[in-house]
Amino acid sequence: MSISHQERTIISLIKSCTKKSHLLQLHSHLLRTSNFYNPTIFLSFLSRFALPPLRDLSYSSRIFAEFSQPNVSLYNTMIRAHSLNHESARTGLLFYQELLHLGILSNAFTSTFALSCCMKIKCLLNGLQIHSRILKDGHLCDSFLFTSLMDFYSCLDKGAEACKLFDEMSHRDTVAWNVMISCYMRSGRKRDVFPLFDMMRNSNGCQPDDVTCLHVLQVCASLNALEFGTKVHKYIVENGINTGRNVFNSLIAMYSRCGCVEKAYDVFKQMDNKDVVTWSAMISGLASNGYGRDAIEAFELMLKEGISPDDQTFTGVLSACSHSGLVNEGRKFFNSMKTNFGVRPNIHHYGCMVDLLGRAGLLEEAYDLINSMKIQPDATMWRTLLGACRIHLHVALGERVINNLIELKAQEAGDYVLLLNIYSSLGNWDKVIEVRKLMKDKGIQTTPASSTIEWKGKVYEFVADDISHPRKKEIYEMLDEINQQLRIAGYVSEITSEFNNVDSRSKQYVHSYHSEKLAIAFGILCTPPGTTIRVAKDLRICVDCHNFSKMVSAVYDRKIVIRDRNRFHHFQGGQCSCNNYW
DNA sequence: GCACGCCCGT
Repeated sequence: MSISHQERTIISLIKSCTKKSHLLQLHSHLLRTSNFYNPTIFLSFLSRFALPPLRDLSYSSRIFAEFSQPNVSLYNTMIRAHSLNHESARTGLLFYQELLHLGILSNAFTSTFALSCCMKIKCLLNGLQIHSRILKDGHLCDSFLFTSLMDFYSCLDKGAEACKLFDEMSHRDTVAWNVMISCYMRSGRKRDVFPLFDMMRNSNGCQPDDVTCLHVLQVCASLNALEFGTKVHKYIVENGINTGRNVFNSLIAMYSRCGCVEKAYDVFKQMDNKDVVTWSAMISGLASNGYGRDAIEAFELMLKEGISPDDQTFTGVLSACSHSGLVNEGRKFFNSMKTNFGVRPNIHHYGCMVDLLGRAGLLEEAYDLINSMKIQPDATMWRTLLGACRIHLHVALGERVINNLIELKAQEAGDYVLLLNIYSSLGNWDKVIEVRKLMKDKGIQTTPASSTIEWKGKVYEFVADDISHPRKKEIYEMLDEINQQLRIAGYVSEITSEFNNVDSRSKQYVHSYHSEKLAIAFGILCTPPGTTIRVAKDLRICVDCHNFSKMVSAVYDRKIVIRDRNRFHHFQGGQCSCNNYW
């Protein structure tokens, strides 16, 4: 059905309105000239008001209710409008149910928007109903809807369902692969993402796009998979995946997270359209790799370029100060961020400050800062302070902090271990026994730490005392040999103050088989002298493994880079880049 | 050429 010239003129007028007031003026004009309730014009008007940038849900709901002959297009617009955020998604589903109730025929768009509502409010049941209706109406041939459905299942932790749909798909497009990848990431199957990327490249019909690369780079960063990340970088360059800045921003983050800040800087340097995200990524990268001064310099350069910092920029800047022990600078930035840049401190900013002050030994100041916050402190914040209590062996505050964690019902084994370590460092064995008994009584399990190492583009994961690896015999033999060599070189296992596995009867035994040692042994096994071994650990490295790594780097002539959480330890020739263990 | 869609950067 074609539309008249007059209708077209009015619609282009509606589209040209960039302000609500203009639209409202137009509204009264259209009412006066009896054009408003023309279905074509009404739809155009409603969608202008229901969707960003002028989105006004209550206003659009009101005029929608005034319209006497709602059709599927108008309902779609209303469902779509309400699917955009969590608060309104339930209302979106009400519109969907109303449409079904009125017997109006839905289309693929309707289901896509309704599914999007279900994802926002995590409602599996409604989604299942929509799925069966999609099948009944024969709408599953719509590829957008198909991938929405996959994403819906993935979002609701039904990864198996998403996989099933993917397997059934006759023509997988790029988005379907992307949804599958994000599904793996969500469900903790990060290591399976790499083969998926390779399969996608070898598939016919579609190739990885910018979104694929964003996903895969995120996985590389998280798994410390430099080799695969470099491969993705090559793919990006060779295939011209540079539609926006996003991919390059992610490359900066990936290289930084893999401990290659030089590579990150190479990418950064060659970008001629750096935005606030680019700068923030670079600043954070420099910060986490221990280049605090350079991070601050980058921040100042960014200001000179006329880019306004945002909250994430300050997270980077403050973490730079905390990683490099720049207490005064940190205080200065923290105090100026709101007044000079209009960025209100959030929980991450406070967290950086607590870390900064805590590491500097200003424990009371850190504690006061937490208590002065307008926002509720979370478990991470208390844990940061507890870590500082461990460094400075501050028993009294450590006990207070543990109580705060218990109040939050967030206490974990690691927290008690930190407290335990404070007591044992001070030789307070009665307290050590007491805490261990407490942990036993409460049934608190230590979560096994894991270390990952990449070899030939594949990521291997080890946990303490791991026996699951196919080459375990070789690895354990190598570890024994290393221990022997290190003993000859004068290494003594330090077991007095640090132990992560409190259930162990034999500390010495557990030390020998910490996950990072297994990963390093595997690395020595696989690589020739002169190469770099990169290990990522989810918990903090212990002082014994730190010494061990130092020695191995000298005796076996390897560079060893260990990332524990978000800090890097670079070992070379028997030295570590960080001056002390902490 | 009447609106509307899936995956997404620090």
